[in-house]
Amino acid sequence: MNDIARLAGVSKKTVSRVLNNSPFVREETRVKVNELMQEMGYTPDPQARGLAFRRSFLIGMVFDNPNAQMVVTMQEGVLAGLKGSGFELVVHACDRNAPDFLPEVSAFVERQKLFGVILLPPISENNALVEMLQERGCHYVRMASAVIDEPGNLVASTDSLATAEAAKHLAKLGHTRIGFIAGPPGFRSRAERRLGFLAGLKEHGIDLPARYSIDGAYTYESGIAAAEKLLKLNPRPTAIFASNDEMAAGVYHAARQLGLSIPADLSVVGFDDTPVSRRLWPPLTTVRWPIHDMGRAAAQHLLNAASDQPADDDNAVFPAFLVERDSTASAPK
Amino acid sequence: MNDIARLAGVSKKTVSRVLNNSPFVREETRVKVNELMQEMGYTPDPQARGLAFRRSFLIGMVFDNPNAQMVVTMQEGVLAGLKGSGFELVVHACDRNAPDFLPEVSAFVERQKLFGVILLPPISENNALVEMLQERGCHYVRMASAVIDEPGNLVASTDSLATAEAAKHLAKLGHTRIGFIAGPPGFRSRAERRLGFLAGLKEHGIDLPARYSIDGAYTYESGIAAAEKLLKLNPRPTAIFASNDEMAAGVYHAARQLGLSIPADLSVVGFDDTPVSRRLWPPLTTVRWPIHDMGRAAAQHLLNAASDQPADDDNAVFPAFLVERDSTASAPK
DNA sequence: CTGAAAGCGCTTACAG
DNA sequence: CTGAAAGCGCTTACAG
Repeated sequence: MNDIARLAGVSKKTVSRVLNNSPFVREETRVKVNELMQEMGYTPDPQARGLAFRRSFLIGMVFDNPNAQMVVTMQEGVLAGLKGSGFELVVHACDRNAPDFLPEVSAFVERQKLFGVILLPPISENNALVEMLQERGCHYVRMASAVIDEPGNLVASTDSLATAEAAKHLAKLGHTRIGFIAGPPGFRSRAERRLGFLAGLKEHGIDLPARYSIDGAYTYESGIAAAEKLLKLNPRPTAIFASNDEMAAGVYHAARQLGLSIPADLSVVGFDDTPVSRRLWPPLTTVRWPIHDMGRAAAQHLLNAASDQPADDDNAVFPAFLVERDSTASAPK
Repeated sequence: MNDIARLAGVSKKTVSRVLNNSPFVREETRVKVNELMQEMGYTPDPQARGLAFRRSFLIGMVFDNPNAQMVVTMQEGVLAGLKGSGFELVVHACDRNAPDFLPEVSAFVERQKLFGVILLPPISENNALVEMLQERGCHYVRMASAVIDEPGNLVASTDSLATAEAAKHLAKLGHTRIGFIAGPPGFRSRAERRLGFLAGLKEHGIDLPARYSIDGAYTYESGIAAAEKLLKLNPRPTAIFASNDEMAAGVYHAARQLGLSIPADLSVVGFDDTPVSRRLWPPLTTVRWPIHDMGRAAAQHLLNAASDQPADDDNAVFPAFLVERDSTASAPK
């Protein structure tokens, strides 16, 4: 920086002003300094800037999510959004049920003086965490399945609309006895997906009796267990909606054990459109949500905050939608 | 830090010495300072330390790997190993085929003054990258499928031994016409898995004719394409080894299209033991390697370097091994 | 619009 | 075994 200042014939301070887009620099000076920085391949030291600013140029991604594909795709989306910004992404896996969960994350944020954090579900739904971040003056973006915060602090998919679509898809195929495998309590997406599905059924005058609705845990094994219960019912459901793909894979397993053919005997719908949905046989009808784009949007929210730009309200909600493949067909007569 | 120094009645410098485990501190002073730090909940500012040290307390994870589950599990392993060390993990996805791949990673390392980086395959096999890191004085650990560096810079699985085991497993089941789907050129694991498999077959006097060996790309689609070619051969192979699980899933797809039953008509073996291997039907016989432990070991290598401890030679090679499930059975008569 | 001084929180020589 | 001075590379007041 000293070199740049010397060569440009200005003070260190002026170089700093150019770096920080201060309006108090003559256009001529700005251009000259910028050119010199380009030439010399100069990039400011983020640690030194951070020390002076009393905050770092790091973004944290805090997660405790079982869906690996989701986590990686989200990371890649965020990294794409952060590219060239000078901010870097620090990952922080944690255990939301640990007794020191909150103080642990708090210590992380404070020690690294994070500029902001991106919260993945279900941690993103933890209000105590968000309050802690606000107190620390740490920016944040919550990834969620519904609108649970202001647009500037949120990137959400429309889970309930998508599951309503799924319900209507099944109803149109003539299914009336439909099984539902819910997500686990503690995930907002459990409620969103459930409520949307019920609403979609209702439009077609279809009811979901309590015994046709079983709680799962978003795991393969829980999908098997839930499907076994549902397929034991009399009369048996002709279709099952599983609140994620992993559980839908469990439904496939249970159906196969019982000699049921998909989709002839049983239609199945999942949620997430993870790679497994295309590895299953037949390929799974499921709900897709734009994880990569949402990660990029989260990064953009944070960069807006960093440059004091207003929140981009149009970049907060992303539609999820049904992808029809071969696991759904007309209800058996 | 000033507070601590004042309360302890020593200079800032002495506190610093305690922090850095300098031997030149009286035991009594050390204990007193440590107690005070504990009491006050003091943690040194990594940015300030970094600025003075001319390097940061950040570890980079550089990757361009298609296996999301692997990436996340590796991250979690590294984070577990780094926990409490004061080091944080910065993720850096990149495109190994981009023209500015090397300068881009180089700029990242230099700008952040990374203490070290962890390289995931296939990037870990790039020698030009490693030379660049050495020149920069940046510590590194290569994750690999074979011993390609000194133990202190390496965490490797024993891919070739594991595929030899897989080959012998198939041979013992009576298979003699075996198809092989290789990984793509540019991955060291391609050669390791191939050579090990050939060696295993050889032990049983079995040959792999060229037309029974097809190149894949570690993707589902490439697995389908390769399997279609193999299953068209006359005589048809009674078993197929796919160099990863994704391609094995492709083999399932192709077999099903042809009305072949697994394992009655065709035995299948994969590699990676990703979740998909248990979602397939029947569950896939595959090779497991201890990704989480390997991530933790990589972190440990870097922490050893940070505390000037000698490399832990016994913590560099991790055995991969066959997990027998239901996709392999005796060769059809 | 621009600059000289002081400081962010730590560490490295250099003395003692 | 311990301390006073100078510095890491930047920014924030404060002047002009």
